[in-house]
Amino acid sequence: MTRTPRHRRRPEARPEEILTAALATFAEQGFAAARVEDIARRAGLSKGAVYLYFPSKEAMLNALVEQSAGALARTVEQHVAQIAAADPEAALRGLLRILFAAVSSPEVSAAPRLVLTEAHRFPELANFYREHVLDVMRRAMGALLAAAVEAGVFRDVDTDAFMRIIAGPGLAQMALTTIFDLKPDRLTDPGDLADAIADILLYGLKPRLESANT
Amino acid sequence: MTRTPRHRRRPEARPEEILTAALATFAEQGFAAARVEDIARRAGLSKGAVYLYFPSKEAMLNALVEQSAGALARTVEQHVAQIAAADPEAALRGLLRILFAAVSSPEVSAAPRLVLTEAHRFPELANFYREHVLDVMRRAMGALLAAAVEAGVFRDVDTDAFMRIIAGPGLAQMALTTIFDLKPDRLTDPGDLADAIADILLYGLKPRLESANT
Amino acid sequence: MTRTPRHRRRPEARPEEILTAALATFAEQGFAAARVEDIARRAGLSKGAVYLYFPSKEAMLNALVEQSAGALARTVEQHVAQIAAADPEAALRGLLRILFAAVSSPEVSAAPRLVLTEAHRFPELANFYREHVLDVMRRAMGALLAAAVEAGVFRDVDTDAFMRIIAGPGLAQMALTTIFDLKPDRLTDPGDLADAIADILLYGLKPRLESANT
Amino acid sequence: MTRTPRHRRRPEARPEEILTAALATFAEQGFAAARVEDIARRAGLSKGAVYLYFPSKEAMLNALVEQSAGALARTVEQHVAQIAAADPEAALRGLLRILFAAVSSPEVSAAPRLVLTEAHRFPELANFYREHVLDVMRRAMGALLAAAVEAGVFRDVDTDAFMRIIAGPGLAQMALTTIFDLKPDRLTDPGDLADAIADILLYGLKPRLESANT
DNA sequence: CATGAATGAGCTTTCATTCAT
DNA sequence: CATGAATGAAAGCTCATTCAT
Repeated sequence: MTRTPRHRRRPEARPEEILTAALATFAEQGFAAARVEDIARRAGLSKGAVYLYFPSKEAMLNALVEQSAGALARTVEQHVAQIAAADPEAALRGLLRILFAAVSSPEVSAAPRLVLTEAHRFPELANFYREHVLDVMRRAMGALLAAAVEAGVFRDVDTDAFMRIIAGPGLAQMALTTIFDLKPDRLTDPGDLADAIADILLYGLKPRLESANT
Repeated sequence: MTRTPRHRRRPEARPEEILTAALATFAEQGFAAARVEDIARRAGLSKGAVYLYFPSKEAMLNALVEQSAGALARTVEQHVAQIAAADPEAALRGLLRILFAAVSSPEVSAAPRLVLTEAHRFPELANFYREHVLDVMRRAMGALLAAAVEAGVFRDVDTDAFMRIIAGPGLAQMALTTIFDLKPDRLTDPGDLADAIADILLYGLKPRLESANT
Repeated sequence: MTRTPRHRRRPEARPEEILTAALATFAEQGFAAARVEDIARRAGLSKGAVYLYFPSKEAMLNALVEQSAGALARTVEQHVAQIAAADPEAALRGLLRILFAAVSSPEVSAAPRLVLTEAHRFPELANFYREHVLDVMRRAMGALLAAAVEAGVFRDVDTDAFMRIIAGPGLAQMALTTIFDLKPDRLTDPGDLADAIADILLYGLKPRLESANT
Repeated sequence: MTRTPRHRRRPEARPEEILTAALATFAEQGFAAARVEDIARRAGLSKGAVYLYFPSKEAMLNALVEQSAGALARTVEQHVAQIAAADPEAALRGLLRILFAAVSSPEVSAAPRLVLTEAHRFPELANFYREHVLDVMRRAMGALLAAAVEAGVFRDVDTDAFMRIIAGPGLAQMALTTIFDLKPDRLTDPGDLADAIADILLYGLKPRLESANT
């Protein structure tokens, strides 16, 4: 069952299979260097068959991103919607854990990485991603901050600074891990790393006189 | 006669001119999609002339990175060496300002962006960059943190978390600016944005009872 | 519809067709000057199609030689094995006739000529040919001479001199015919020329007192 | 003095030096694969300087052949003219020795080999060589045979067969030595090999009843 | 005379895309 | 639907030839 059978059981699933193969290939080789034949082979198809489902290599890239784009953004959105108001601090910790978990999973992070790598050359891709992912996340983070400030739990910091300081560490982790194969010394578990960062974010680097250190 | 003459008087600057053109072209098109002829024309040369100076397209990429790699890392290194011990807080603020300034200058950030984009397919490039840039920066940041902790100015946080939370926002800013053309709403000046982030980093999101900033 | 269709029905003969075209093209232009596109067109294909069957131009050269190499050598080998012992004189005459027939047929001699022309730059080709053709022929000629000497029919001459005086006239004929378009005045039939040479070889230039031939 | 000095002593000798370098390079690489720059370097000149003396690469080939062509043919011609009438047998032996000596000297045989290799693609070259070398040799050999027959020393064999059986062994020796690096087992000295072949030629392979063996 | 940087045509090879089967 | 042979437009790279110095 794990072995790709000669006659696939669900021919309707073909497009998805192709996109999965395309994502893997693009992630490995980059869009320009990826060969359609490799994608086809990985999907268990002939080169020509791919063109029955997608009119061009670029169409695969678009479909790919459109398909995988929403997932992470929606998770973040829901997470924030659920607990931001009740417990902003927990929401922030959870958000960071979600981001680090995503970033540490090659499958989940493949599509975002691809967008980061290729969007510059495909403006429509950039637009799509900005609209369907970045804006969603921005709204979610903005809502989290607003709720927290409203509740007096967070200081009233700049929204853009807030977003960058939340999303940035995950990006750094992704780059270091994926591209340079550099893993953290001690906090090898993504969750732990996310917690350590959340702690710095919440309490700051400078020691507090009162008490609180995680 | 102002028109580019057919044969220029042997400017020893040729290799640099070519690398500048190559960086611009690679940054725009990506390495795989960039055409040597485009690089040549941008450098005011014919296709073949480029090969008088570099044996292959990949050699240009390598030379490019080797040339531009050190600059930012050295700046960071010197900055930290100079004031980390005396005033860790100022050192951190300065570090963030340096990173944001670099990231906001397309020329300065072009090479690092290229590495982030292409290093995955060129392991030697990744190795070089890790050794000559990342390791330098890691050491500098590690030294900054150690000095600050030693002086009792910073809490004793995890080094990897510290590095990711320092470098990450710059990465986020770079991605948002370069790829998605998303600028901050209010803090349009990179320095201001760096300051706002430094403030969050130093004092944390949660309000302090003792004094209270912002 | 008689016009070459765009896509032929997969003839498994493609590689052979390509090699035939390659041989003709290499023979005309030399390996270095031959263009893959010319080979392709001669085989009724597009440039790219050739690369579906051979990974490079040099691979065609190798395949070509490996394919055509054995034929002549095997013919010689069998011929000698069959009649050398029984009638060495007839064997020698036959051998010369075989060589001159081969040399006089442009199709048959094309591959050997190619080897003579190109082997110097492709040591592997030279090795292959020496092993699969020259050594076979050397053994056959050596056996012929040994059998004839043993039987008292030939004088005990040096083997290397024997081989060179047997194979040489064919080479001369090939060079004169192929390169300089010089045909014999009288003995225009290769068989007759071979016979005349065999006669000199067997009976020598100096007249014999005993019987006298010619 | 053997070291190429910076300023050459006889600038009038340039063309010859270039042709020497060209011959060596063509012999090694073949005409098509030889690079003008390599020729220039070997002649101790810059690439451009070569074009002060020869208008094109092909012109070098022609000049080369025109220059070196005559030598061997003239030697043969003179040799035959001198002793063919007096002692045809000695003339034949000497002729073979001359041919084998030439063939065994890489410098002397380089030009003829080049012609054999390239003349097919340069009809003018073939014409020149046929006229200035082959025809001269043919005439010389024809004269030798005619004189010998006239004197009753040689049988009246066919001229074309005669020429091929004389010139052929040298060709064979050249091919085996130069291309396939195959040396004779016993008769490693070219003169000895020539003698052995002359012996076969003169007295034939079949033993004579009367006497005479060499 | 001599240099060597520069040109640009031309070559091998690759690969997205098409289409007869 | 699926195949895979075939196409042909590039692209990287080479090198004979030119020409400003």
